[in-house]
This record gives sequence, C-alpha cells and structure tokens, in this order.
Amino acid sequence: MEKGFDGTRMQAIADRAGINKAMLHYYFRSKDALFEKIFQEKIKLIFPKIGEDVKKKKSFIEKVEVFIETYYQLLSQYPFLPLFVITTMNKKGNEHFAKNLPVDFFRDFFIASMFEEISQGKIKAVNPLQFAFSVLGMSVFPFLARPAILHVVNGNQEIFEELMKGRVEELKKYVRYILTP
Amino acid sequence: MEKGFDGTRMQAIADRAGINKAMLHYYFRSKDALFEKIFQEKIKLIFPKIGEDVKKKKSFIEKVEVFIETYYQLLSQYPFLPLFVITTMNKKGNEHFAKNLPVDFFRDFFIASMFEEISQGKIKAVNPLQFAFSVLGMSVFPFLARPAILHVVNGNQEIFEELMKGRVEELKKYVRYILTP
DNA sequence: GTCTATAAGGCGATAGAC
DNA sequence: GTCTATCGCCTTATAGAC
Repeated sequence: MEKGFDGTRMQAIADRAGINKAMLHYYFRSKDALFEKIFQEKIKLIFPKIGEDVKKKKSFIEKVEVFIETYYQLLSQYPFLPLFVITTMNKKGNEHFAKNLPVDFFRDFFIASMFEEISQGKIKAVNPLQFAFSVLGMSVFPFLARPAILHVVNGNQEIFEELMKGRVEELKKYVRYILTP
Repeated sequence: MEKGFDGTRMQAIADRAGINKAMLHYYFRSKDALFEKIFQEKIKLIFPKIGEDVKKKKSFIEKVEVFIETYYQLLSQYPFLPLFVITTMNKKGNEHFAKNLPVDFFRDFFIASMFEEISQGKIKAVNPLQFAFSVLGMSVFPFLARPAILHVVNGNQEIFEELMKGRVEELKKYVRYILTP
C-alpha cells in the first residue's frame, strides 16, 4: 500500500512480516496473487460501511456531512489507501476493482436522493455527479498531496495534523454553502 | 509519466522514441538522471504560468476562476501529470520537487490576497489553506480517478468528456457559493 | 553518434532438506 | 510448515566495433 506493486519487493514484505521470503510464496503462490488478495480485502473494507451510516440521516446535507466524517476517519486509519487505489486502477485494468466499486450506492442512493431534494427545492440545483466528485476530491486530496502540504507548512508536522483535524468541519461548511438554497 | 519510475522500462522508452536503448544511456547516463530531467522539466512547466494569468484579475473570486480555467487546460494537455507528480513525491523524498513547488505564489500571493479580501468583507471568512487545497482537490480528482469515473458512467467516453467540459463552470459556481458573503 | 553484445546484479519463484 | 540455496529471467548499464 505504501509503495505500490512495482515499488514493492517480496523480500521487503517478508522482512516486515518477520517471516521468510519463501513463506510468502508458500502461502500466496505469487506476487500477483498476494497483491490481488490484499487489494480486494482493502477495497471491500471501505465502501459498504459508509453506506450504512449515511442512510440513517434524514436530509441530504446531513448525509453528506456524515459521509465526510466517516471518510476522514477511514482515511486516517489507512492513509495510503487513496494513493494505493488510484495507482492500481490507473495501471492495471478495471477488472480488478470494478466489481467492488460502490457504483450502486453512488447511482441509486447518493445521486437519486440528491435529485429528489433538488426537485423539492431543499437544496440548490447542482450536478449530482460533479458534486460527488468534488466532495471526494476535497476529502482525498490531503492524503495524496501530504508531502507537498508538509512542505508548504515548512515541514511542521503539528500544523499539518491541525489542518487535517479542522478539515472535516471546513468541508462540511463548504457543502452547506454550496447546497443551501 | 504514464507508468511511473518503477513501472517504466528503458527499453520501452527507447522503443517509443524510436531509438536504441544504448542511446538513452549515452545521452542521459542513467535511468535516474533521465527521470530527474523530465520531472524537473514538467514541474517547471506548470506552475509559473498560472501565477501570471491570475495576477491580472482584480477580485479574489475572479482570480480563483482564472486559476480553475487555466489549471483545467493544463491538465487536459498533460492528463498524467497529477498522477505522475503525486506518485513521485510520495515515493522519493521532497528534495526532488521542493525547490520547484510554487510555495511563494501560494503563501505570499494566493493566501495573502485572500486574507485581504476577508478583512474587507468581500468574501466569506474561510481558512485560506483549506480553501486552496479544496480547489486543487476538486480540480485534480477527475484526472486521478478517471478509470473509476469511466466505470460509473458505464464506460461511455462521451459522457466522461462532457462531464469534464462542464466541470470548469460547475467548480466556478461552487467557489462563488462558498466565497460570496 | 549509433549499434550489438554482454556484463553484473536484482528479483520472483522453486527445489529440496529438515 | 519452515528454512537455505539456487534457478532462470529480466533490467540497467557498459564495452567495444563501426
């Protein structure tokens, strides 16, 4: 997850796991098989949980707020996940992740409930897909650009952590500004 | 730029350049040297130009709008640039890109002029750094998540292109919603 | 400058003893 | 199941003829 498929050596994985390199092949057959197993495991871990928390909330704005909170906590737990997933899906074909992408959640739930509230005049008429990609982009960016951001704040780790903590509330604010009629 | 340092073979570069593999070493000494040369070249290409266009505009909202437009055109020209830069700076140390990051533009110009307009009450009081990372995140996301987005729209390339074209105006709208008092 | 051939080392994967 | 040793291939890099 840190260095991607090409950048990782079986020896390095074995070292960190505290086992022999041969054991990796004994249990996982090949590097490809190991990678696929981990990738599928991590992908599944993410998306379903968010759906459950989001569905509890009544208004769409509340749903988005819960999404931002849940997503931030998830990414804090797996900081390398965004880079890992993005690198992988840009390199390999989408056969590997397509079946686990929460397309249904996206299309049938997120976007559908957004259309509903727009037609009811509860939120402003913005493009649902564009809005979704925007929320995702804002949420994910700091985890991808971490080295650059650290450089902007002169390498001060504390300022970075503070930024990340305050980011959830800031993003929720933006969402309200964008959506509230 | 497409496959990253680890995923690229000198032979593949030579093939696409239509030259011999030995010539690559003759001209660039090593894979590292070649990579560094290209990386520095591409990094420099991006940032300075944006600064010039942005400075012409009067109000901060107009400046952000120009930034979004210019940035979109740039990324359309180099679709792999975001992935390339992000992968590189997360793998190698920041010595490689630190000197070319537009930190001055960011801190002295973008953020400074934002503070000014906030104190004048021309825009809402949002955190300048957070706002900047949000605009960047929203702008860059589709270029990183392209395979996933294509999957969401059932692989329909035309819908994807349409989304990308409409995205500039949509993001400018979001910025106005966020910043206009 | 350009090419072919090859060196030197790294890597995934396996054989085989225990 | 676990380990050491090693195979065979791939990749960067260079040597050396032209």
